[in-house]
Amino acid sequence: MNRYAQILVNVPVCQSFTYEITEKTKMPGDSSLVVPGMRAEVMFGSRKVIGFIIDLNDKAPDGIPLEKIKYVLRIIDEEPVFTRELIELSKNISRYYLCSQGEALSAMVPSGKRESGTSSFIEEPSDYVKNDLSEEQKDAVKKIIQSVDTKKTLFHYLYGTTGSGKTEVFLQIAQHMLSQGKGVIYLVPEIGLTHQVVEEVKERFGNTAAVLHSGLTGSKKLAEWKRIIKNEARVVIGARSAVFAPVSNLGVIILDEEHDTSYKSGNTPRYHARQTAMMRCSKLKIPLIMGSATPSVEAWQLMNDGIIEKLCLTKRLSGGKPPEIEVVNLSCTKEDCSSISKTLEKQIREVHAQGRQTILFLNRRGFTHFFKCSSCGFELTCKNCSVSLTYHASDKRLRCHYCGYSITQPSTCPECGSLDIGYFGFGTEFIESEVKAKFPDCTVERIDTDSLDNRDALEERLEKFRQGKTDILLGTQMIAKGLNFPNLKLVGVILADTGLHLPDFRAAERTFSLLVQVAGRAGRFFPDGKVIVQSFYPDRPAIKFACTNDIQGFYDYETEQRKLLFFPPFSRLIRLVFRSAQKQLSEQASSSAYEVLEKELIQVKQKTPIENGYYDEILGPSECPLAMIAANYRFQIVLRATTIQHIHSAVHRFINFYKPLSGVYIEVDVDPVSLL
DNA sequence: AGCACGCCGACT
DNA sequence: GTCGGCGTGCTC
Repeated sequence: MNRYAQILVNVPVCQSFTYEITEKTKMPGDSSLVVPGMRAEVMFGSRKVIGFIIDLNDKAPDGIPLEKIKYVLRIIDEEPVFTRELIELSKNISRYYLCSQGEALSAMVPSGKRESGTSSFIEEPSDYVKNDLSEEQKDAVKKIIQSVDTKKTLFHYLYGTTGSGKTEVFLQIAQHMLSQGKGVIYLVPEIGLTHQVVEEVKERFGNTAAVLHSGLTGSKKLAEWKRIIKNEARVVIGARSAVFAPVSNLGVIILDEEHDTSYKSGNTPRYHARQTAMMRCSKLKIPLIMGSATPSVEAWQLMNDGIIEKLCLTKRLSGGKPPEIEVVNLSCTKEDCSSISKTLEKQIREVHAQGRQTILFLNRRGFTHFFKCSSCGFELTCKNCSVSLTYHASDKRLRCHYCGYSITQPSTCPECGSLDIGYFGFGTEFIESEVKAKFPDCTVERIDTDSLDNRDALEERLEKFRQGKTDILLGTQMIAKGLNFPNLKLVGVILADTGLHLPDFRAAERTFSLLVQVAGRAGRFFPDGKVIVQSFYPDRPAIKFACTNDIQGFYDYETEQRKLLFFPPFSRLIRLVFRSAQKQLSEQASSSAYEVLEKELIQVKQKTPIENGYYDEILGPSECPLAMIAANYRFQIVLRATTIQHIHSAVHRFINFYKPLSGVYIEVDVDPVSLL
C-alpha cells in the first residue's frame, strides 16, 4: 500500500503526476512512513525537481501507462510540511488566480531543503498584563470575541487613526485565542516587519511565536514553519506569505495595515493576502480582523455594505489633537530651485533648536530627478524599461531603478546637442547634499535602498535615530510607517504629488494614504508633532483631504470617482500582459488574444444568464504605461465587469486553449492592484 | 517553466 | 557533410 504518490510540481500545468515509491527511494532519517504533505525529489522530464505529495494510493490511477511511471528519488521531509487544509487552499488559489495548483502550493511552502539553525529563542512569554483598554478598545475586543460564537460576521475592521491602539486590540484577541487553545496568524506589510516588531512579538509570546520574514533563508523559514506544524509555535507573525502558515486549529487571522499594496503578490500566483485570508477564514468559519487608518477603497465599500463589520477607534490614546498639517504650495514659492521651502527650513531650525528631530520624506526613490533638455524637451529614459532615468550624484550616473541600467551623465543633449540641459526635481541624494549644506550643525542620515548594503544597516540607522543621535532622517517609503520615534517632532513631505501623476486608477488612494500615514507618524507620541507637506497641486483631493484630515471626505470623493469611472470596487478587473523582446510580437499577440477573448466572453455569457445591470468590456489592447521592463515590450488587455464570474471563465478558457506566439509571455493578474 | 527533439541555413 | 538556430510539444 501507499506505493503510488500523487505529486504536484512547480510548473504551469494543471495536473498532478504519479510516481512510485520503491526500495530505491531514499528516506530521511530512519522512518519509512510516507504521508501526504511531505516533499519529494523526482525526475520531471529530464530534470530533478522538488514535488509535493498530495495523495498516496496502493494502485496507480487509471489512464497512465505503468511504464511511464518513474520512481521517487528521495523523500525530503521526515514530517509533513503542509496540511490537508493547505492542499485544499492551494486548489482554491489556483482556481481563483488562474495558475496551476503546483505553482500555488510551491508559493505557500518554504523552499528550504533542510532546516538549519532553529532560531528558537529561549524566552518565556512575559507575564501578560491585562492593559488598560479604552472603552472603544474593550468594545471592539468584545464584539470580535462574541462573533466567534454567533458567526454572524466573520470579517471585522478596526478603523482608526495612528495611535488609537489597534495593535493592543489585535494582541488581546490573539491572547484570547491562545487561551482557548487556538492559533493565530498576524499579518503585517513586509516593511512593517522590522526588528522592533519582531522583538515585541517575541517578548509578548516567547516561544509560542514564530516569525516569518522574507529576510530569512529558505531553511530558516522552514525551521520556523516546522515549529508551527508541530504546534510549538501558535502565534505566527509575518508578511504576505504567512497567510499560508500551517497553524492547526486556527482561531483568527489578523491583517494589519490592510491598505498596503505589498499584500498583493507580484508574481505567479498573484494572490492577495487579504483575499486569501478571507478564503481561509470563510472555510474555517473563523474571524478575520483587518485594520488601518486608511482602508483601501474596496474595504471601505465592503464596510458600507455591511459585509465587513466596522469597528471605530476614534481616540488617540496619547490624547491631544492629530498633528497640525501645513501645506506649502510650491508653485507660489519661486524663491530658487531649492527642494526645501523657506517655511520648511525655518521649522527644521526651530525643531533642532529644541533638541527635537525631523524626518524628511520622499515618496518615491529619486523618481523626480530626471534628465530633461531645456531646448528640445528630450527626456532620457531607460532603453530597457522606458521609465525616466534617475540621476545619482554619488557617481554622476543616470540610473534605471527597475533594471539597474545606468549611463554616465551626458554633457549635451543626446537628441539636439544643446548644452542647455538640466536635472529636474529632487532625488534623495540631491536633497541630502542640500540639507547638509543648509544645516551644517545637524547630523543627517539618508535611508533608501541605494544607501543600504544590507538589512542590518537599516536597523542600525533607525536605531541611531531612535536614540537621538541623528537630527534629520531623510528617506523613502521605508521610514513612512510602523516606526515609532519618541523624540520626533517634525515630518516634512518634500513633494507630495509625485505619485499622483502615475497613470493608475489607485494613484489618488495611494497618495492619500501615504500622507495620512506619514502625518500620523509625527504625532505618535507627542501631540505637538507637526507636518509640513510641500506640493505643486495642494488642491488635488488626495492632498487636500489628507492635509485637512478629512478622511470621510476623501472616501466620499474617491468612491464617487470610482463609480463614475467604473473602477473597483464598482467593477472587477482581470489584467493580461503580453511581453516579448520584440515590440511587434507583443503587439500582435495582444491583438489576436483580444479577438479570442471577445469570442470566449460571448460564449460564456450565452451559457450563463446575465443578471440585471450587468456590464462588461474588454479594454485594449494597449501599451502598458510602463511600456518596457527589463528589455521586454509590454502590451495589456484589461477585462472589466460588474461581477467577476464571466470575465473569469472567459480568461480561464482563454489560457487553457490559447497558445501564444513563441517568444511572447502572458501574465494573468486577477484583481490587479496596479495597471502600470 | 524547462528541456529535448526536430527540421532548415552557413561553416571548417 | 555538421553545428546551431529556435519552433513544438511533453513532462507521471
